[in-house]
Parts: sequence; C-alpha cells; structure tokens
Amino acid sequence: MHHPTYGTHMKIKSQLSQIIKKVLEDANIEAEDIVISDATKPEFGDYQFNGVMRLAKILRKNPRQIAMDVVKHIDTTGMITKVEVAGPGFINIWLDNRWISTQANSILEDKRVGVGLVENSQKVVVDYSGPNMAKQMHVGHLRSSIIGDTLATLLEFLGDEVIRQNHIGDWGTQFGMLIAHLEEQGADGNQNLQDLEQFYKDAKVRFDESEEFANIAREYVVKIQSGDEHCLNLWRQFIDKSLGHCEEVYAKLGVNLTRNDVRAESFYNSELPNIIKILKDKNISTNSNGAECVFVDGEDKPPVIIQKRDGGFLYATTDLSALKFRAGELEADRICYVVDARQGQHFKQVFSISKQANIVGESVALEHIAFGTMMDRSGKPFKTRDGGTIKLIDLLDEAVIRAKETIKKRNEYSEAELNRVATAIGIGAVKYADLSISRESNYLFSWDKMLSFDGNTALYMQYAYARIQSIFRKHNAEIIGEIKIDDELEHKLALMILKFEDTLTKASIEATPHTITSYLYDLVTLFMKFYEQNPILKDGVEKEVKMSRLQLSKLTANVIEKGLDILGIEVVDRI
RNA sequence: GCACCCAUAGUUCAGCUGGAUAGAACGCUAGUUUGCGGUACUGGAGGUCACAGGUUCGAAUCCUGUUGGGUGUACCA
Repeated sequence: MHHPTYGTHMKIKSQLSQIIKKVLEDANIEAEDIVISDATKPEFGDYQFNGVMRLAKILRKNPRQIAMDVVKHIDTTGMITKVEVAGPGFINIWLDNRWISTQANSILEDKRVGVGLVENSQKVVVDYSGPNMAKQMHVGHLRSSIIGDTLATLLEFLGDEVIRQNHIGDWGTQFGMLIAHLEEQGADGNQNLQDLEQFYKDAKVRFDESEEFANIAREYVVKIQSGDEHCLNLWRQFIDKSLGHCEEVYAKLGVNLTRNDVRAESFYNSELPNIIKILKDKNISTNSNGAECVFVDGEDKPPVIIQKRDGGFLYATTDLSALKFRAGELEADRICYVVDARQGQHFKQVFSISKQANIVGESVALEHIAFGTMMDRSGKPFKTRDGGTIKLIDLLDEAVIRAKETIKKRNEYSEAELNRVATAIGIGAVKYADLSISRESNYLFSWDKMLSFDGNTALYMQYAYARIQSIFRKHNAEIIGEIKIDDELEHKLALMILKFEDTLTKASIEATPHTITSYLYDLVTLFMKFYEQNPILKDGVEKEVKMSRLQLSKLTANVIEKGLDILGIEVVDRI
C-alpha cells in the first residue's frame, strides 16, 4: 500500500519528525520512520517520541544515553520550547506558545482552517452506495452511502481528484418480472411505481400465481439481454423511476451523488466476454465442471466463477470489468470500494485476479473500505426479509420528526426555521452516529443515543457551534486582534485547532471517518472547558484578551463547521 | 470442514505499524452555579483488556493454542 505525500503546511507531526530525524542523522543514526505520537498525559508535554528504545536495541547502546544526546541537540528557540528525557528513553516535547499563536493567527481568515493540499494529488475512484434498482433503498444502503460520501468529500478537500462511482444494480433476472408487471399494468404502471417495494411484491405475486405471466417474465429477461427495443424501453423506464427514488433519498441524506456518477452494472455487459478472453489467454482461468473458473486460493478451495455453465456471467466478472475500466479509462491511482465487510473475500479474490491478469497495474491501490452491519437494539441485524425492511426514506423522515420533538421546547421557531434546524439535526444525528463508530465493527442503532445532547453526537457539536455563534451575536461587533496564549487551556485549544490537518490526513489514508468525529469531540470538549474557565464577554476582561479569546472561538467554530461539512452534516446558528 | 472478523467498565465504544498508572460517553454517585445559552463544568466509584502460553527491557496491541460469538464459503449480487 502506498501513501500519498502531504504538504508541510501545518503538519505538526511531520515537522517534529523531521526535526528528530535531522538530529539523529547528525549523530550518524539512521532511522526509517520517526513516529511522533500525542503525549499520553499532560505532564508528558504535547508530543512524544518513543522510538529511541528501539534504535538503542539495534545499535546496542544505552537508550537513555541516546535520548539525552538527541535532546541536547534539539533547537528550543522556535517551534519547540522544551524537551526532556523520561523513563527508559521517552522524549517528551512541549510546543512553544508563541509558535502556536503565530500559526493560529495565520489561519484566522483561512477558509480551509489551515489544511493544505496534498503534494502528490491522486486520482481516486470511490465506489459507494450501489443500490439495487429492483428495490427501494433500505437501511442496508445507509452506511455505504454516508461513509463513501464522506471519504469522497474528504479526499476532494485534501486535493485529490475524486471520481465517484455509483455501481447500481440494474441487471439480472428479477427485472424480467418487474418490467412484465409494468407492461401488464399499462398506464397505471408508472403510478404504481411510487412504492417500489409494493410493486416488487405485486410482481412476485403475479409471478407465482400465473404460469403465463412467469413465462413472459422469463422471456423478457432473454429479450432485454438480446437487445429487444420494446423491452429495453420498459426497462429504462423502470430504472429511471427507481433511480429517481434513490435521488430523493440522496437529497434528503445530503449525499453528493448525481446521475453523472452512475455507472451501472449493465454498463459493463458488452465488455464481459472480453474479460473471459483475457483470463483464458493468460491461462489464469480454467474450465471446471463446465464453468469458467479461477482458482485463486488453490485447487482444493472453491474457485471464483467468472462464467457459468450456461454462459451467463456473475458479479465477479462485472467487478473485474469495472476494475479494468477504472484503472484503464479513468486512470485511477487508488480505487476504494465502500462495501459491507461480508464481501471481504470476494474483493480479496477479485483484486488478486485483477493484479495477476494485469487488468489493473501494479501501482494502483485497491482497497475494500469494509464496514460492519447495522444492528437493532436487540443486537440483531436489520434483516432484509420480505415486507419487513425499513425503508431508508422512512427512517430519515422519522429522524427529522424526532429531532423536532427534541428541540421544540427550547426555542420559539417559525415553522420554516423548525424544519430547517430539525433537518440538520435529525439527518446529522443519523450520519454522525454511523460515522463515529470505527467502520469495521458492527453498529448498534439507537435513536435515543444519536439524538442526545450529551456525549459524542452530532447534536453536541451543533450545540457547541450554535453557542459560539451566540457569543458572536452578543458581542455584536467586529472581531479584530490576535490570538495570544498565556493559559494552559488556550494552549491546548489552539494546538487542537492546529491538529485538524493531521487528523484529516490520517482519516484519508486509513479511510476512517471516526478519526474525524473523535477529534471534533475532543475539540468541542476542550472548548467547553476553555469557555467555562476563561470568560470572554464578561465585565472586566481586557480588550486584548477578549479579542484573543473571540478569535480562538471563531477558529473553533470554523473547524467544527468544516469538519462537520466533510462528514456531510450541517451546522445551524441557533438551536 | 475451511477461511475471515470479533471478544476492553453495568451498557455503548475508543485505544491495536508494542511504550509510562488502559481512556471516553451513558448510567450511578458527590459537587460547582444569582449562569458570556447549565442539555454546562468539576470530582468519585466501576477493569484479571475472553482464557492459556510464547516473543522482549516492555504486550490490550505481535505469534501460537483454547473457549465463546459473528460472517463467508462452485454457477444470486
């Protein structure tokens, strides 16, 4: 896996690591990765370097001695104000208040709040959402949609060229049934498509009850596949309508997917035989029991079937074709699949085949951005059983209704304002709850938890933001002046603000949105403490101090706003 | 059967390219407070990091095994 190189704009850790590296080099000590970590305790400073012990082992020298040498040669007149050796050879680092305030002051008017652009911009394909056109979007599509959208937004913000790909499921045998039903209903059909779920059920009933209908449905599958215009028209009509449903959900969710991002399964149809040919020609696939197979994991393990005995193709073939398109036509450097963890094996195999067959170049990074299952309160997955699925659209509507209940009593709202605020809060709650869990673990869905003002929730962030806006309203004048740090909490808060870039960088490399939410939570908690102890607008606060604290508040609000924006969550000025 | 994932406070979760006394939140509990939005802030109790070995200066983190749970596994996607 190769990682992009980032600029040194505000990258604190990389600056520190360069300082240490230089000092070690001057002492003729070679070190590959200088990993700087956040100090584990306040008394250990702001950052620490723990790598000396490892180096000492290799060099067979006393770690404390090396650490002492390093510390002696570190310049403490600039960024770093103090370094010390502790324990067996830890190096603790304190950053200078003036340096921090200079950095903070330099980003007061910066829309990017100090976050630079990547030096080596990559072309990144992010494949996410991928709903099935035969059905209405349900809770199972939620995580892919919002994690994928966040990843895309994040990478774009950091300067990568992002190509969103919505690999919608628009092909397969069930469409024969659906368009047969659509045609049978004639003019009413379009009307009945309002409720796709019901339409699917009705079609299924017809399929089961009428032999004649079932035969037509089967015929239609063949006809679509052979390019029959009449059937294709019905099919397009159906897909268009279904996609419209999805767009409604995207609009409500605030997910940035448009028709331009749709690259449906069917898009790859004509290319599938070519994939088989490539794999056959390279002797990667073999015929086994009539099916064309690739034995990725060995002869004794189940193979990946790329062509069925009856000549049909499977989704592995489609994915290989999509990989070819993305690496070839789209020229991607990195391809991210935001898909349920349960498909891990599939992607491992498909990635492996694509590299082996050189369908995808050696340098292209292929990543399965896996996520866990959404569970209900009893710890069971939201299952996709007939009739029992929770439609995503209903879930989102409920979120907004619940948000209204939560905030209604707080303030007098006009109806328009209540709707706007409740939407931001309700949708934000759903998204934040999902994004704040490390994505690979399963996720327990709880309305009460996600709509709480307490704890690591969107509402807590939005509340903090609104509270800061309220300070500005009360101040009701220009904020002019510089940040000056002479207090421990100011030091911590300003430094936290400056850590935004390191946080986003980490989140982008590991594709972990929860890195961002944890950071925001820490930031907001810190701000609340700062605000509690450092009066801003109270009588008796000197003007310079007041301005400095207002500026810190402003930067905090800017980071919250930008951070939430990357997560696809809106802020409001008043709750 | 085989493969992958998971197991951390009563609960929901962080921490995992090895580092100092394992962190939050909720809940419980004790405070602050005539409050620049108190849905705030401060403190306390609560842990054999599933279990057993191993690697080493040092393990929640890496390796092996055991137990318990989840998922996937030849012609759906």
